[in-house]
Amino acid sequence: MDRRQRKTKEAIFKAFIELLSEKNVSQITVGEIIKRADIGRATFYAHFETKDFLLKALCEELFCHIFDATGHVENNHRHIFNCNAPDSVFLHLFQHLANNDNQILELLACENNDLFLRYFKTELSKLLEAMPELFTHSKTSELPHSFWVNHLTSTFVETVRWWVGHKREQSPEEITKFFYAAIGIIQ
Amino acid sequence: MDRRQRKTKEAIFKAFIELLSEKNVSQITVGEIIKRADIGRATFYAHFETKDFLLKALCEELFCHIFDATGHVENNHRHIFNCNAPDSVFLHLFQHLANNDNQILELLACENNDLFLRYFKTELSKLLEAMPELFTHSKTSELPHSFWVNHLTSTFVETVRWWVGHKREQSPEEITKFFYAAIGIIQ
DNA sequence: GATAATAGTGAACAATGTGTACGGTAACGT
DNA sequence: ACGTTACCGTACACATTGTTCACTATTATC
Repeated sequence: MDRRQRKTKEAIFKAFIELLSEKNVSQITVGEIIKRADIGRATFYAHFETKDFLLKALCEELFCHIFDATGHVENNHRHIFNCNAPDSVFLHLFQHLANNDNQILELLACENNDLFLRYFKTELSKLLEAMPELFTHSKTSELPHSFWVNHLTSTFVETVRWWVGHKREQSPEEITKFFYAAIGIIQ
Repeated sequence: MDRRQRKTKEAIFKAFIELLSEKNVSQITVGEIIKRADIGRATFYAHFETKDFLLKALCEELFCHIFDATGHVENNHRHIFNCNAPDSVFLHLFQHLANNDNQILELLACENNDLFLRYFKTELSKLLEAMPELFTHSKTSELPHSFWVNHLTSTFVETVRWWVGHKREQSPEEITKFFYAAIGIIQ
């Protein structure tokens, strides 16, 4: 990809992330984004059809690489699926978040976190669906499969929300224990 | 209140609710609302400062009366706090929802349900905080109070989301059991 | 039923934001 | 050095917002 394209794309994302931590999505205008990114109006629209598409692209940028199932290693970072200990996916996720790749913590703590947490939940659901060891618990037989998946994912995402909302005072290990306690599985 | 005011307010709410079940909030314009409500532009702004204030008013209309703690009876409907069996608040809430007061089910099932479920969660939190019997479980001692409250409320709200997302095939009694199973309390 | 207060009408408006078009300029990969 | 590609900036048509105002209709109250 052309270096210029990369640069402007990064500038747009950077400006957008900054604005997202300052105000609500609906209050952010394209004019503000291009001013802060210091690019021309036409350039913005050459990259993103609308503001909504930019938001979608940002979400994909943030989550899809975290949950990328291809399994290849980049930047010394193993993808979730490639971890040696599949049982501690949740711990890995918390550690991953604590590293604050892609300034994701800022976004998860900001006013618009709903948006990102929803995206998070969707991606996480796909991941959990493929983990049979999560469905051996006694509860599982009493409850519909999709209910249990939804409960697991939303409990995890809500744990993340609580964690970042409380300044992440717990270590990834501690918060993982909280999560397991909440869903009633003793790790 | 003047009959005219009541009528236009109802017309605005009705039009807004209709539009909400058709498209996203951000895609709804004031022009559409007044066209469907068949009122003048100035009239709309005489009632609501902006579209966001209308949304807020709608949420309050929907939830505050459900969670109203004043305890008085209106329209043959007992408020949550006034129920004889405080242990089954959750069952009462599901029954309340199933009755579809204020067309709330349509809104909880629509594209914008995030919005209403968040509001729901906020109000429910306040209610649960005041119910000491929910904090006697063994889990509670292991976990921070606010974590447990957040877990309870979000599990309930997510159960509602799952329920309405699956066409409410379960009776209020059944779905209440699911909820208790999820949080690990045997009722 | 007459009256004053209140609410709604509809059109017009400035202000702001959106998305597109275009000729000119600068940076890119090869 | 070359053709290609991306960016610039200005301008534009268009939609939406929120306000104003003179006028009309409805209301509660006497």
